[in-house]
Amino acid sequence: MSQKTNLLSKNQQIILEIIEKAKQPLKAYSILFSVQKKGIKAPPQVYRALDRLIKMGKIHKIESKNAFVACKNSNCEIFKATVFSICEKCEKITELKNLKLSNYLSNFVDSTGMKYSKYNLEFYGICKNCKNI
Amino acid sequence: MSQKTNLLSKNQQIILEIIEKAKQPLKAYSILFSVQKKGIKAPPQVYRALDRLIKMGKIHKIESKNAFVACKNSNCEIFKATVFSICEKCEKITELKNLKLSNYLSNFVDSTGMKYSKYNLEFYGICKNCKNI
DNA sequence: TATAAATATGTTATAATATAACAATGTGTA
DNA sequence: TACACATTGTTATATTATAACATATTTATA
Repeated sequence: MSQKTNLLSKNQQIILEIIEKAKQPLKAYSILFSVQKKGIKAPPQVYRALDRLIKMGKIHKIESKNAFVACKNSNCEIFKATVFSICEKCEKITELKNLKLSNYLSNFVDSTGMKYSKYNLEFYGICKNCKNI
Repeated sequence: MSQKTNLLSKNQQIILEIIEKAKQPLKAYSILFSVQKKGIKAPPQVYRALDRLIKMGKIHKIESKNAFVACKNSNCEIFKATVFSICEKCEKITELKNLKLSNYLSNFVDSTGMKYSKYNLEFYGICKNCKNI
């Protein structure tokens, strides 16, 4: 199974599946724990799969949480440009897809004229659910 | 010295000074190394000072780099809302201050109606300098 | 000024996150 | 086949961060 065919390798499949099933972003070592029964025993195996899944746009890393989440966009074309909503109370994390915001950020040019091919935005607040408690 | 007077404690002063002098964001353990001659010997001393400096808005953490940088805004009122430019070639990191962008993000409301009190945006690209090489 | 509360410090140990380095195996294709 | 290359398995270790507890300092106020 090569990168060129765009298919996933065995470890990549196993790890992607676990991340997709999870309702919340997963930490690398919690993934490691879950996949030990499937023969993946050591951190490098997990981190290598994570790195490749990120490069393919299948998953994203929530930098401020060191956690990994599946990309909800079927085609995963926006893996270079992510926006997350993080509830500071319940820790619920959601990937936001707001076209206007994405366009705004993708087209942003700073005062030096520098443009950006990639960005990661992490928003913090209290979600609707938590507000109503 | 209390928090209320807005003065910094000894360790906080030492660590802020080093971060302010640096031309690049510093890692916690490189800060630790630099301050060992001043009697700060253990990680918790550094991390505690960093945490408090962040809460005061004196410094920010670049989440994707695990590095700390001084806030360039004299009054440090925007510590809850940061935007960084990261050059993927030379790794130069700059805090951006674009009022339009800040306002846009501060006032952003997502599709659930959730508003955000805080955000961190990290932009990646190739800086002007690196582009001209 | 005595004293309680809060803040800050020092210290040891350890947890959590991530990578280096190298050997072995599998896969695609010339 | 045989080569290049991606993937895997494995051990060890590097890097980043916190827990837990004892002590000291500062501050407010009784």
